[in-house]
Amino acid sequence: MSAEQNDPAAPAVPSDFIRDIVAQHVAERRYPQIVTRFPPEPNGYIHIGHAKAICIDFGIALENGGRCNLRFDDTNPVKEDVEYVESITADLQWLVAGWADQVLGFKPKGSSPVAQTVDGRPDFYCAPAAPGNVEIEPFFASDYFEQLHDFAVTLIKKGKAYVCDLSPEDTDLYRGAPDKPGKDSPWRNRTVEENLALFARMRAGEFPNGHCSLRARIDMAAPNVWLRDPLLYRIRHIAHHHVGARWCIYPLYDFAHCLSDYLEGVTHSFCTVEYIPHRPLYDWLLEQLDLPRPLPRQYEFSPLKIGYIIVSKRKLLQLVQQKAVSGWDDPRMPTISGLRRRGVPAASIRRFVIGTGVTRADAVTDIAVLEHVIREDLNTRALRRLGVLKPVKIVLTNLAEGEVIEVDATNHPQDEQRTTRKVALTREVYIETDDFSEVPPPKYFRLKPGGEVRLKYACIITCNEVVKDAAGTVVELRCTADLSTRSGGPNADQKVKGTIHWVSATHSIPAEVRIYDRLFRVADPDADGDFLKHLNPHSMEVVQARIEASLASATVEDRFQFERLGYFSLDPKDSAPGQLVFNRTISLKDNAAKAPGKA
RNA sequence: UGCCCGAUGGUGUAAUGGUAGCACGAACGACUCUGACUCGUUCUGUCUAGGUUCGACUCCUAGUCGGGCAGCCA
Repeated sequence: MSAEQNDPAAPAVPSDFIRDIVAQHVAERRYPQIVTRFPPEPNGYIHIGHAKAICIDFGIALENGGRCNLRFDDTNPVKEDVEYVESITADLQWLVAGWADQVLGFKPKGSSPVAQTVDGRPDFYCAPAAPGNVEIEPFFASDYFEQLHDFAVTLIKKGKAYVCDLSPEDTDLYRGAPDKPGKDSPWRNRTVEENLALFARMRAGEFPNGHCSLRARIDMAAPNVWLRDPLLYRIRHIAHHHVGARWCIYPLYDFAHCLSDYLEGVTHSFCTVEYIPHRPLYDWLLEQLDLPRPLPRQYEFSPLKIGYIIVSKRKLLQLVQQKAVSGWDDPRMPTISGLRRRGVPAASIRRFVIGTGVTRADAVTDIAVLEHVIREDLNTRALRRLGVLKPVKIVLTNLAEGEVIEVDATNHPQDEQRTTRKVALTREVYIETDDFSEVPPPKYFRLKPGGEVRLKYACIITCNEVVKDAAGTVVELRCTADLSTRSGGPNADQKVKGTIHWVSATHSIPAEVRIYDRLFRVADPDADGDFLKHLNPHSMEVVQARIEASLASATVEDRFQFERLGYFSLDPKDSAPGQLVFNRTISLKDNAAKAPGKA
């Protein structure tokens, strides 16, 4: 439906087992509207793994005329920070822009769930912002703390929750093991009145951290350990980044998540397979509370795993803290902000993620698939330009000093209009060091002593002389240019084996170019539990390049292909007018890389 | 070892009781003023054993292998 209209690069609406379930719910009109949510914890930056969840959460909302709330799952103030809520919000908006922004749910700034009556029963609901609302913000689980607290009190009154004085260590002991049943807490049978009083004192701050907790009263012998009287609230004397110092008890994930979903009217709560054991608890909590609206349900899919890439916020944080990278947005990072800074289009990320499908099976996607969609997108969009990364000088001996020959260069080979720009050919030009070989291997198509090659868009040149320094390094090649072979000239069709890129020495500009390679040397850096030792020491190479003068006016939004090299864009942080810094988003595919001619 | 989830080419995914398909990848070839793009050809698969059925990737049973779960993290 509307997905394709807004995003020409988007594939057909995908089909998978989750969408089949939703389609059935729609067919039987189980819910008035399909509502999903994307629930990051603001304790790190979102990465390509989150992009999968985003494509599912937003995609399904979009395909069904629903809504997807951005909700921060901020129930643990010790790990969370506003820096992360801001970066996550910005990265998410960038990722869905032009695709699903119309279903992205925000709420009026400062709002919290309001009381309502449904079928004569009391209820609370946190509504999304209306189109007219100017001051809006994402949803926050922390805005539900009051209602969550009341739900906990209800549970206590029903005898479904109790205050437990076991220490954290003893709680562990009493829980038993997966193959051994747990033991009832000695505090499990306190009276409702006692529990109510104790819980009130917890809230009032009468107890230190860890002194006691609120627990669900389920079954300490359950085979599923998450049903062995899981903790609902813990004491944390610490201020919260979003709601301040109002609370010293904070709900845990299992308690907060299902109820937050309910308060927002979420119908389908998608998460990764690691939460499968939590689902009975998700359902149990919801079912204890006599909630009048249809209950949300949790559905699980397997997380995105990609070869050579690590997606674990904890480990990415380690890379940042150890300065293995320059920050969360280092272009080598698999974070959304890193990919963005590297020049990867949001549509490529979405296309990649959607292409990997949705199943519950453990799977590792080949990084070549990601690289393929990036190249595919960039190939259609990127303007062609000439740039030389590792220059070696050529003197065209038959051209006069100061002579400038303007040649036409096409901006895009597949472009219908065939627009062109002027590029200056002068006596001195630079070519890529790799494009000359003094002792060429077989099937080497490029320049060699006595050989000829075409300077793209210009003419064929012949190498007459190789000038070296004392160390034997080639410092200059002296060549002659056959101007009759100029594009458009009488011998323009003359065939040569190779065509190479080049820039004028006098009519080009300098630029720093950062060439990236994979961050890790091995496909599964975490296999032996020590991912840091597999860092690729050559994941970034910085070169001083010469690029054609027209690039002086490049903007951060522009995408370029430096011909024969790859796709490049300006570094949004470090580039400045007159001090250009380009990132190589990705190289061109190199089918000859394994041939003898290339190394 | 208790509970749960899963298994289709090298990789990811489709086929929902009726021709195992698509994409990536790889190989070869065509084209080429990008060794890119594009195009063509080729390559490799239903974990195992039983059962149900006219017919099984699909349903059943058992096994094998892989993954998840025992934070006052999410």
